[in-house]
Amino acid sequence: MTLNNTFTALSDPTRRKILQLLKKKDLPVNEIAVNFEITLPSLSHHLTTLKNANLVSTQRMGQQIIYSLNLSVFEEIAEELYNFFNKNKAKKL
Amino acid sequence: MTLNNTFTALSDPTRRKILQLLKKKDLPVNEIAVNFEITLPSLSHHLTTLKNANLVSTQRMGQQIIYSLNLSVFEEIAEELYNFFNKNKAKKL
DNA sequence: ATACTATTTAGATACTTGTCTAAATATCTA
DNA sequence: TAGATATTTAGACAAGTATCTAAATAGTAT
Repeated sequence: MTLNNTFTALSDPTRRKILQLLKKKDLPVNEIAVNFEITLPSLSHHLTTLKNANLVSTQRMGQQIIYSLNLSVFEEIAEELYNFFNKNKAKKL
Repeated sequence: MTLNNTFTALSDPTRRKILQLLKKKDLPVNEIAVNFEITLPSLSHHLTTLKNANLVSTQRMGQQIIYSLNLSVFEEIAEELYNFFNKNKAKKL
């Protein structure tokens, strides 16, 4: 299920920080890395999680792989979440 | 961090299904339970997670404990999420 | 081709989470 | 008070996740 991947991806502080960085501009892995104290393989693992959740996309530029936010997907998620909770107002028991 | 709890709570399908049920109406634990195949202690554990994330609240009615959605919190979250991704539009590298 | 830079994959380990059974707590009713 | 119902807590275990080091892959440059 897609929502699973999305929320799981968002439930980790490291990954949310990555997203915040990418919000400002697209970045290659090594520039993302300077913001964290974890190893490159660990970072790579988080990036894969974000990619599987379709929250980021990649593009090779020579030796580097540039990560960027999938903004359209985020809009969908926010909307989905909004609808999830605001359609069919809750009735008291 | 509060966002952690929120996304962690939302990242499990059982918990999302609980929220969907509570969206229709407030329910005691035993009525929530009939919708799942897990034991009561497991369900209770999920309910605690949702409560810690401030997504639901409880109220005792005799022997039963009635769970209900915290709708206002959901609106906040949806808004927060929307802002998280739509303020400061991403710039290309 | 060889060396160098950038990133990912593989395999191991520690931590976290979801589930269970058994026991405890709280309320109601006879 | 004793018994029944509703829910949570405690403790154990299996499965999932984050992290690491070492090795592999991909591209660039000499």
